[in-house]
Amino acid sequence: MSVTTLSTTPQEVSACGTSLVDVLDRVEADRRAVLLKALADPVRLQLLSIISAAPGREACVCDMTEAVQVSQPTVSHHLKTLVDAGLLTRERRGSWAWFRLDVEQLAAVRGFLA
Amino acid sequence: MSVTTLSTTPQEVSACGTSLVDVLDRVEADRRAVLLKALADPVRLQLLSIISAAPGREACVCDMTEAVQVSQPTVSHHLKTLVDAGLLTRERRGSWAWFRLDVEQLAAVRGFLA
DNA sequence: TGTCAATATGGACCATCGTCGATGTCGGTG
DNA sequence: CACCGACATCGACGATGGTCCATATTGACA
Repeated sequence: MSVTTLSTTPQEVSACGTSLVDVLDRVEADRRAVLLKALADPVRLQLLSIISAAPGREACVCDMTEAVQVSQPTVSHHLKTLVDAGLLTRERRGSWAWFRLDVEQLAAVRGFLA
Repeated sequence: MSVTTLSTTPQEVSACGTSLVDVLDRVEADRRAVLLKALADPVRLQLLSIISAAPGREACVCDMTEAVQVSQPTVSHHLKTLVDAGLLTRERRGSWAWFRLDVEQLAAVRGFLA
């Protein structure tokens, strides 16, 4: 979380003598929290690890329902959460739905955690 | 989220022909989710940004209660969450409580998101 | 067109989370 | 010792989240 990633707000000096240079504004904080919330679930981390480790960084749902200890609707729900957050993209191929990792979005998360 | 950060599980071949090399095991996924949940809140991101931008990467509570639009008990609660997750350390100096960023823990998060 | 397999959606339930006001605790200072 | 300021804790409340079962939808294929 470097200084350069933070928005500029008026400089102040507090009661205990510290000078506050910068505060992350609420709008940007909300945006980042949405991404982190999408990542902050063990099942979703497992799903991401499957996709990330698969050739081409993509996998179909049938692979994932077998590898994770939750029901198929729950897997589908988690995948939707990740797609909504922009961390995955969905593509239909015949009967199967394939999910691909958005590496730029994930890099953005790493970026604002620096 | 590179392959090297994932635990090894038996190799399989799924219905749609993909070979599953690795799945992140549930215990490790839970550990990582705890860290990400601690980060996944806009107010906590603001608090971290204040601490991270402050000289010495530390700040006292009085600085933060002024910069964030929630009550003092809520700030205290969020700081406790971050300390419990190991992302911050607390230190008492006279009347004031100072919080310091644990840069290694944050780097660990960036690490398993690679 | 009818059926089946793969995936998505809806509704319900319980647990967890974010927030607040009130109050407790601790340290400094008169 | 008494008081005051800084911070933590408690208890409560509404909101959100993860999970399931049941069911709808979609696409392939006979």
